[in-house]
Amino acid sequence: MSRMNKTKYSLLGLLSIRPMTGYDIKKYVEASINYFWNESYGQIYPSLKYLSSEGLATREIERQESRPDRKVYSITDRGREVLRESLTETPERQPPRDELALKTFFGHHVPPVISIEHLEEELARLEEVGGYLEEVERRLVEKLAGEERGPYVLATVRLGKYSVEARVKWCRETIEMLRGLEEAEEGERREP
Amino acid sequence: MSRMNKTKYSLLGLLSIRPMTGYDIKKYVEASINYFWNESYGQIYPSLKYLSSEGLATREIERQESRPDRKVYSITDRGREVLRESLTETPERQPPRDELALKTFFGHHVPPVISIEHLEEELARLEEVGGYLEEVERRLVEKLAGEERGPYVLATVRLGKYSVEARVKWCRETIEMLRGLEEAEEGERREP
DNA sequence: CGTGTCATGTAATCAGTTACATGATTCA
DNA sequence: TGAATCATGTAACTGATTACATGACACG
Repeated sequence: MSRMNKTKYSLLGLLSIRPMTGYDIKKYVEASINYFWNESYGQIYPSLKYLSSEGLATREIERQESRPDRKVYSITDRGREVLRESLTETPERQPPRDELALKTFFGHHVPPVISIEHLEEELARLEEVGGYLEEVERRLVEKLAGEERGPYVLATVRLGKYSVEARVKWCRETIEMLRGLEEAEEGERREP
Repeated sequence: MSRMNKTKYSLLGLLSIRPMTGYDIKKYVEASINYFWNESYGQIYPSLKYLSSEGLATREIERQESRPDRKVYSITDRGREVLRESLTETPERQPPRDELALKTFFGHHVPPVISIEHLEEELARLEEVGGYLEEVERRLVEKLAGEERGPYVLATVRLGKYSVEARVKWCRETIEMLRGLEEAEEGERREP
């Protein structure tokens, strides 16, 4: 297993918060950083195995009856070192692939109402993300008061908020614009 | 070749603008929609072959001396139909993987200056994108006046602008914040 | 004389998701 | 009784990038 680019570092980061099992990690990601990061089990479990084989994490097995043993991974000093190194390297951009934008770009091939529907679905999704962000923030402000990771974590929450705001603004505005087009088209149909 | 999900539809969309070769498509993407979409040759050429084999595009070969023949693809009526169908389907989100956000999130493991550097590089990149967006807009406003695709294309440009603005704001603000942390740390070192 | 543009394509590799396999326990 | 939670993991697949192969011509 020599693959694994970003996952490796993200897992080291997550284990730097506290020792976790693969299952814990997945939950943590979903509860806290899902608005800018994601990991799947198919990625997590092999990567954890790799980390412990390389001495970047240790594994402790907690016996359990009637359910699989918990395999708790902890970051090692060497792991922390590798994490710091990786944090120093310039982050790479993932190549953009925004399907909503693409479908909007080619929206003139279908009636405006189609694009409006996509935008309204996006708006609903963004509201959810907004709520999730609020919750994350509330939970973390208390928890991180005084901790040195506090400002960093709250910064990313702000990034989430700004991104959501920008997109919400765009969706609203574009829906407006498309409604205008729709009316114009109807007008043409009535009196051509 | 049965793979190809989004690429297929994006190519149909691009061919709906005008007949193009694989090379043209790549250039077009880079010049016009690169801020929200990308395609690589390794994806384009096999996909074009697939589209013509399925009757969604036709291919005409333009003989050329001293360089490979141009293979110009045009969308067919069936292709337009498939495109319209695909535009009707709800767009999917690509799972988020924002490395800059991740490195900011774990930034407390390294001196603030490291995160500041990442943010400043991002700021430089965003400025470039901003300039590119301006240029795209200027070029398109003239070209699309009166065309029905005009409003749709300009809408996506606006999305680009808003996204860039939001991120710029965040970068600036976060750099500020980190400079504050830096000073505080220096202060502690002087008088502990 | 070297870099960029035009122009095609394939093979190797990779990062990552999804589906599958297993199974007890708790809660509505 | 059926869904959700806890808990591990692998195999198959897929979407996509990158490197490689080829080569003439124009421009500075």
